[in-house]
Amino acid sequence: MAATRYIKPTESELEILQVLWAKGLASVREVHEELSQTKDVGYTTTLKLMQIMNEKGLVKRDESVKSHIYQAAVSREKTQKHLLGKMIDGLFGGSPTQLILQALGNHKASEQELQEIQDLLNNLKKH
Amino acid sequence: MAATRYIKPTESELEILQVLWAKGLASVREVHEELSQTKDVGYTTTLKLMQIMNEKGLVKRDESVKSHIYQAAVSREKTQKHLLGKMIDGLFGGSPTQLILQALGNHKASEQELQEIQDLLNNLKKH
DNA sequence: TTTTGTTTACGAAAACAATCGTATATTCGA
DNA sequence: TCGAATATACGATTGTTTTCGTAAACAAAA
Repeated sequence: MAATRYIKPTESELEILQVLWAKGLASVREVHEELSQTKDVGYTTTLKLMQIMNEKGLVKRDESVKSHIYQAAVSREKTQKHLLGKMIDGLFGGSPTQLILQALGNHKASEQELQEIQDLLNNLKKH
Repeated sequence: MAATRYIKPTESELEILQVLWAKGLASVREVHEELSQTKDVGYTTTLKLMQIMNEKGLVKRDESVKSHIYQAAVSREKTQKHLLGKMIDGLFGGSPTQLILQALGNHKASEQELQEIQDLLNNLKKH
């Protein structure tokens, strides 16, 4: 049984996944409303994209109701992991540390966030 | 005076930039040799790509010598910063911490690397 | 039931990315 | 000098992503 191979979402597909990850379930209309906030794009464009994503297996939909209800079929975590790995290899010479240093250096983090990172760090150091 | 707007390198262009960042100066031939290690692609493809990158301003070249010598015209750091920011916004809900936790969690880091991260963390905490 | 609005399906154009073939120029030995 | 090897330029093809127009199906209101 072949493991369903990873499908890399395109940039537009990622935007749609974002919305679905946040909402859980959503119609094309809802997703489109959300995207319209930040992007100027037609309704049928969003629809078509979501149909394609359905074919690719990036989303699932419930067709039993009129006005199909969509949800993400790939998890946020898996997707993050894949794309992060790709970026580490492609842009940070394979060194996650470089990426972390860059991310830490360029963005302000709150006390609490720093603590979270510290906790994880302590945990890793125990070995 | 308009700030020269950021141009996002495509995936293939990024591969070429990687080589140029590592080598500093290089001819098409040299870049192509390097790419051939991991990728099956024709010489003229690499050439064409580098010509396009020159037009876009991603690389510069010295045409005074035959066998033009190229170098990156965008810095590794700036590029990392841009693409990292894009990924944080697009995939980690705007939270660099989430990205860091994910990166730390998924990849093994050496003692020394952990220490580097710790150092930076200490530094940030001082404020 | 007709009209009006909303939905899905679908084809095709437009935009972008990647690839390569071929022509032409240049360099360097034989 | 001539030919082989190597360079650049450039058009054209191919593939992928994004976009949208239009038609058909459906639902709800008039």
